[in-house]
Amino acid sequence: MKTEMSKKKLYAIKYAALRADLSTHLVRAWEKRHQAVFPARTESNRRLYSEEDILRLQLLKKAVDAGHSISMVAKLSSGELMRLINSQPPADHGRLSYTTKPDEPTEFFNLALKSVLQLDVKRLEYALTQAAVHLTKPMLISKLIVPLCAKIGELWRRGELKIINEHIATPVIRSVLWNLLRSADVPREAPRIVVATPLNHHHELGALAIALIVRESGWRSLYCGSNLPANEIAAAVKRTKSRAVGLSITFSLNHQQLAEEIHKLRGYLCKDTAILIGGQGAATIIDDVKANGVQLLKDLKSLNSVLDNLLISVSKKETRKKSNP
Amino acid sequence: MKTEMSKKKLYAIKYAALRADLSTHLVRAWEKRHQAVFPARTESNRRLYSEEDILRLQLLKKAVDAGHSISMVAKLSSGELMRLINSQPPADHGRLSYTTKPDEPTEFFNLALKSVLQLDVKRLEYALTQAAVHLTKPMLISKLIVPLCAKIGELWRRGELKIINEHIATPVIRSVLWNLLRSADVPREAPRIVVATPLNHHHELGALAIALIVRESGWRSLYCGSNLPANEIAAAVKRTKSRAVGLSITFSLNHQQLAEEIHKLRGYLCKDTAILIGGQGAATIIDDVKANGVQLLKDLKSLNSVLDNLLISVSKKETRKKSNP
DNA sequence: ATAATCTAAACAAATTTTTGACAATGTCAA
DNA sequence: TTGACATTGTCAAAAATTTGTTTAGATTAT
Repeated sequence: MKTEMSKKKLYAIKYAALRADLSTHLVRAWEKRHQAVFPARTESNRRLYSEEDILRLQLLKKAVDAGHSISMVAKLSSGELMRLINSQPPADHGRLSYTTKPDEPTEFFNLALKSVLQLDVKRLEYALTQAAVHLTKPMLISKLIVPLCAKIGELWRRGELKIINEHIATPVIRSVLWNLLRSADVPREAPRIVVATPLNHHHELGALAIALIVRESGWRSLYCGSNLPANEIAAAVKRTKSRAVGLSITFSLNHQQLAEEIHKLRGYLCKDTAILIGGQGAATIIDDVKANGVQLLKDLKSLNSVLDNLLISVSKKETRKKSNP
Repeated sequence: MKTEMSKKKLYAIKYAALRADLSTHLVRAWEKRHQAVFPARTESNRRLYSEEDILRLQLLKKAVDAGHSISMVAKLSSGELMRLINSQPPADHGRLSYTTKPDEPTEFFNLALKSVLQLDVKRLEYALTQAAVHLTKPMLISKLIVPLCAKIGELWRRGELKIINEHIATPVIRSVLWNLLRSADVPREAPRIVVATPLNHHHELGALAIALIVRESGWRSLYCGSNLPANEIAAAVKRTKSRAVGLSITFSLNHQQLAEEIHKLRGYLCKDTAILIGGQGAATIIDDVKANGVQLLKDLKSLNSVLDNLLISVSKKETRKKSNP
């Protein structure tokens, strides 16, 4: 280590303590009791602090101010200290304002994206779970999950990311969405909708997001997973007496087959049953399908209004039926 | 040897309570009265909270704020807590008989199967999570999950069950397996294995089971999901310096393509890297592939012995390398 | 000489732990 | 409804530990 004959500037303890806003006594105590820093020494045994040492003291001071005890953080590396402090924004005004801090979705987004790039499943899971705790469901979907998936897709198309990254991220995101979906409780008599992905479409996240949003707005969604042929979708609709079908499409490798599936589905279902198609690939659907009694969802937001309209039209029909038996 | 480099950051109760917006008194009370968390201890008996502990406290706080009593939620897993948050008190479950010993896997099996047949997601989830609580992991896999999947497949072939039933069950089972997988903790320096499903194979459950068993026996599994091309699998192996690849195969629609994929994968990987193939469809692999340095897993039990042999052969090689530089 | 630094020890304040108690609230049977 | 009983959050006390500060005496830098 001593190979580096440093021309680095070294400072006395008074200056180091001043920079870190600590007393010299405390700096010495941290060193003696916790080996918090390892300053060099002069021949006469005086401590000499490098710029790195000072940074470390500043980080320790910040961590302690954030509520940590010195014994817990003294042995962390400077990098870990940085992360510790950055991940928990410092409560400058009073330490109890911690609970009232507005959680920035972007913060979760950045952490999550970094974790995906580094194949760090554990950290990705941590970021998403934290976000799920601190954000509302709509915020979580619209500000974190959707942008994250979009960003991953974009990076993949630009070649800055391998398929493996997306494959690592998918189960984690899916798990979070599934947990959220299962946590939403809706009354038994709520209108039902079957959510799935058409034959040969395997990306589930969009469908899960649809199921979640739909459930959030009072519908009872039956999530049927991916790659479901039209006749099975129709069977599920019939079996559960659902009023609508939600499909998610990402990439349409085979436009023709997709069109056929939707056409078949439309044929199986009664005319009242709405077919909603969302997802990134929804816009690429050929016109033939569009005309076929299918509603395209521009985004998840539009889903809500479509659902509302559906409910209205359904209740109108029921009223008509009632008043004219 | 448990050479776990416990690099985990640990925090004092003050900080943990601050993060969860609880008083230190209450945190201690929850632990004493309900075993809500299990913090580590210092030599001087002070509590040490990990990031997971803190997350758990946050979830518990949220659940209590949502109206649940601490005694009801204290023993739930983090996944279950997430589900509980924002949700109303659980509705009527088809209950398991608490009088008989709940260690009977068949009881869980029957309830689960009935739930699948009736498309009752909620009850299926209940049965599986209860089973996950009361059974050991190997028992859960071998006596419940595997038989359940097998039974579903059999009923489907006999036409007594529609694809939709299987599609309803899959996300639930997958979620349970995923939660179990994520809850297992393995040392950082454990040997690694990449688990996935080959190109055009979309059934994840087998792969998840493999990942779970593998992790159970001390390996560090990177779960990469389904439908992964050979070059991406190889990239993951290289990136994580894994010593083995685990693949799960259910139905082989296209034997030729599967053989090609495995052949390509064998080519990408160095000779030392083992390729393990399991799943219901593993037996149908054509001989050409078998000869190609691929290990077939007759059942999940055989997986363990294969893994052990792998470790032995690896350590032998390392010894040889050392003694003969 | 004066100010700064060093080590070591002591001190006071803060924090933590355990035990136990208390009131408010919920539960459940009579 | 009432009353017994359990649950829950809060608090207190006492002992132990941690932490920040202070003191004391010796040494060093300017």
